[in-house]
Amino acid sequence: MSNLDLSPVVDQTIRKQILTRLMPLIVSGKLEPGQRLREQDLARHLGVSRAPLREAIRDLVDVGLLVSVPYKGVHVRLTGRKDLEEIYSLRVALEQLAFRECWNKRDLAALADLQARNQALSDTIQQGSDGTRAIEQELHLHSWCFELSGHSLLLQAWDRMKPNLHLYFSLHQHAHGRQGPLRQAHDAYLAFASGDDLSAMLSHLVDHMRQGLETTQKLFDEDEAALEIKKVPGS
Amino acid sequence: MSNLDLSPVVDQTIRKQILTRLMPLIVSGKLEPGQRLREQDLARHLGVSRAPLREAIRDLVDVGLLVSVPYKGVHVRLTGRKDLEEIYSLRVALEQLAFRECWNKRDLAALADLQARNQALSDTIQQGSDGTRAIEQELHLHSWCFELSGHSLLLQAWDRMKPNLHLYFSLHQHAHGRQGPLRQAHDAYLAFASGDDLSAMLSHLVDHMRQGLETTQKLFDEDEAALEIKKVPGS
DNA sequence: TATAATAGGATTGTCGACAAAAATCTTTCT
DNA sequence: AGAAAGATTTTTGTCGACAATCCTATTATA
Repeated sequence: MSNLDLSPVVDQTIRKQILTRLMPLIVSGKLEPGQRLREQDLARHLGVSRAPLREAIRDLVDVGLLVSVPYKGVHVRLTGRKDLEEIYSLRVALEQLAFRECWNKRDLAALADLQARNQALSDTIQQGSDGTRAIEQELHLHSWCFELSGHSLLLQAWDRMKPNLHLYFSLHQHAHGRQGPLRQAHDAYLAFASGDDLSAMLSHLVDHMRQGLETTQKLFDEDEAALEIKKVPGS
Repeated sequence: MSNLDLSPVVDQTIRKQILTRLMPLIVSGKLEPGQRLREQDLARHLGVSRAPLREAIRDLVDVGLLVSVPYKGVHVRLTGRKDLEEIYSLRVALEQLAFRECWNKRDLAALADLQARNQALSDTIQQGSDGTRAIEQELHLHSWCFELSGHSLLLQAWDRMKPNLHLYFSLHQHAHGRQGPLRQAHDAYLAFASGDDLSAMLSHLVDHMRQGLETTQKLFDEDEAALEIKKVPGS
């Protein structure tokens, strides 16, 4: 049921086509942080005019994947320990709110859905081939509470945060061996989310996130200079 | 020090000029919720082309003040009890996080700044003339913790929320007499924010917000139909 | 050599026009 | 009268070109 994600025949608008081509390049780390993007070159290279490209770029700037420096150009966001901490602290707050809001809406169908998402994640990890897919499914697992909450503003905030998490996960995956998320890491998450103790779930979230944060932070313990100090290349 | 907000000589880009003209019209309620905006008419009326207008509109859609219905047009966001509850629940979560993050950064200068903001609010309320100004200063008071936190993501989320709060405050102000925020309402807020007990502050926030929420909700207890049911007018 | 003026390049902002898609209105036929 | 087909309008998306702004590198001058 969640496996038939056949890619749509074709995106209608050029702006969305550009988005679906650029987004994976960035969140997967193929365009490395700090990489500068020239509007004209990109437009020529993609065979489109600047108008839809500019709009797509603005979309990416809005979610924070790209940084626009006025009159200098746009570049892929620089990563660093501080950004990571900000993302995680905000993420804890948002996901805690999501669980508060969805707690009483959990019915059998919702719980089955949650378990299915976890199963899909486990399977992908087990077979261990596609790292990007594992990341997507971890994010999809965590999307559960936001979607169930029915809180549109909250879901919107989460959707803005997701691509940034994806980027950090990818960077971590590239740096260290391609261990995706740990298989066991989400068992407790699932148990608490299915259980009856909301405040236990809320405090588990803090631990769960801290663990994820510390794991990802190792990225910066080693090659801090390589990623954080790097300035926007001149050309 | 905070009183010399002399409006800049002139906004450079047309897009920002449009923003600074449209934003007040919306958040003040002069463009009533559901009001439809026609791109061409607006462009002609403002004497600009569609390009910068479209970008300005996108900005307003991003913060949630405008709603864009594909192939039907954009209109001022419809207000309702559910939206209000979403805004407030998210606001509590964000402001709690802000206080957690800024708690240890409060020094004498910061506390003086907080008090100054509260004083400015009180003065404006006392003289009772300019309702919009009182709203702006209440928002400015609450911005304190976000700015002090140094948490850029959090500040960004707050900046997106602010205009929506402004709109609801304005609607409430128009509906009932022009009592702005109550003068006493923020005394406790200030005391807790300056105090030593973080968890006391956090729980006060819940109460403070609930009070604000309930006050504003009265807006919908009376003329629910008038505001919520109203559909986008045909012309 | 150091500083200031200047020329060049890059990027953003803006414009007017056109094409495509969807919705709405009008007409026509049964 | 009701429904289907077509025409009109509105909105959106797209394009190419130009102007304005800012940054940068070069050159000229003291």
